[in-house]
Amino acid sequence: MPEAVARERIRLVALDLFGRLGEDRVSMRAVASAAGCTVGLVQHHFGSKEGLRIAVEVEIVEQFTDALSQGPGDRASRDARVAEMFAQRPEIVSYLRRSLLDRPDRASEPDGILTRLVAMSRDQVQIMRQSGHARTSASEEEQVLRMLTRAFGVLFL
Amino acid sequence: MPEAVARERIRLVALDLFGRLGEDRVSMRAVASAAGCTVGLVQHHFGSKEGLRIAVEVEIVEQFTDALSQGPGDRASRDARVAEMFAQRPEIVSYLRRSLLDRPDRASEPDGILTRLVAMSRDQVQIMRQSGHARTSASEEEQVLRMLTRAFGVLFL
DNA sequence: TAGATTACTATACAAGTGTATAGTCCAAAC
DNA sequence: GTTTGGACTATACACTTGTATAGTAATCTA
Repeated sequence: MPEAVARERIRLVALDLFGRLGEDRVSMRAVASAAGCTVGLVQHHFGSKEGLRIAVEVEIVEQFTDALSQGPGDRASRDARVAEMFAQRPEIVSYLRRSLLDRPDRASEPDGILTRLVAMSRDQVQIMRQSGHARTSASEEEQVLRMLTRAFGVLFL
Repeated sequence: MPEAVARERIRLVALDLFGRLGEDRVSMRAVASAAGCTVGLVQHHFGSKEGLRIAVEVEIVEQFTDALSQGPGDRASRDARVAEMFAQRPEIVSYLRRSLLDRPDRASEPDGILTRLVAMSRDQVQIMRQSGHARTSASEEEQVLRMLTRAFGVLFL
C-alpha cells in the first residue's frame, strides 16, 4: 500500500502485522521495513511502540464508532454496518481476536482496546437512548454489554 | 514446588509459565529464576529453549498417553481419565490452548505438539483396534480425528 | 580413596530490542 | 530569499535475549 502518506501507511502495516503475529513478535524495525521507511520515522510519528499500538487501536475504535453511528440507528442497520466493516477490514478482526484472546490483561488496561471499546459503547448507548433507539427503561450497563456481545460475536464465529 | 529435582522442577515451571504467558514472553532467565537456579542449568539440562519446549510437550503427550492407555479401554473410561488429567493439571490445559490458538503454525511443525498428539492418537487408535475397543470397519483417520476432537473439546469449554 | 561423570554457577558474547539524538532534506510562511 | 518546522535518515546507547564456555561442587563408580 504505497499510496498513503507514511504515517498512515505505518499505522496500517502495524495493524496488519500486530494482528497477524502478535505485537511482541513484531519489532519496530519490522514495522518500518514493511512500511518502507526507517525506525526513526516510526518513532517520530508515534513516539514509542506503545504509542503506535494506541494509534492503531484508536483507529479501530473509530471504525466501530463510524459503523455504529453513521446511518440509520435501528439495530439491524447497525449490525449490518459493523459486519460490513469487518468484511472490508479483516485485519481488524484478526487484531481484535488476538488482543482479546492472547493478551486480555493488556486489553483491559486503561489504555487497552477493550477499555476503549467499552467507553465507546457506553457513549453510543447514551446517544441511542436519547434518540429513542434504545429503551431507557432497561439497564444501561446491560445495553452496553449486549452491544459489545453483538459486535464481538463475529470475532469467534 | 521445591521438592522435585532441578530438571523436573525446571520443566514444570516452564510448562506453567509458557502456558500462562506464552513461550516468547518467557525468557530462559525467567524460567531459571522461577525454578530457583541459573540459566546455565536450564541450558545444561535442555540444551536450548526449543529443547526445553520439546521436553515440556513430550511430558504433556505422556500424560495423554497414560490417561488413554492406563485403565479400562472403553470410551467412557478413557474420556473420564482425560478429564481427570485436565482437572489435576490445569497448566496443561492452558499450555495446549495457548499453543493451538496462538501459534498453530509452530504446533503443526514436525516437532510441534499437535504433530506429536496426532501421532500419539494414531498409536492409540491402532492399539484400540487390536484390543477390540475400536471398530476396524471404520476409517482409522476418522477415528484419530474423533479421538483428538473429544480430548480437545474440553480446551475451549 | 581415586577418578570420572554429572549437576551446577559465573561470565561473556553476539544479535536483536526499544529508544534517544543529531542531522539532512524540503516545502511552506513571512 | 531566509527562516521555520515537519518529514525523514543515520547512528548510537542501554538493555534483554539465547547461547557458548570455563570452572566449581557434588555424586557416582571402580
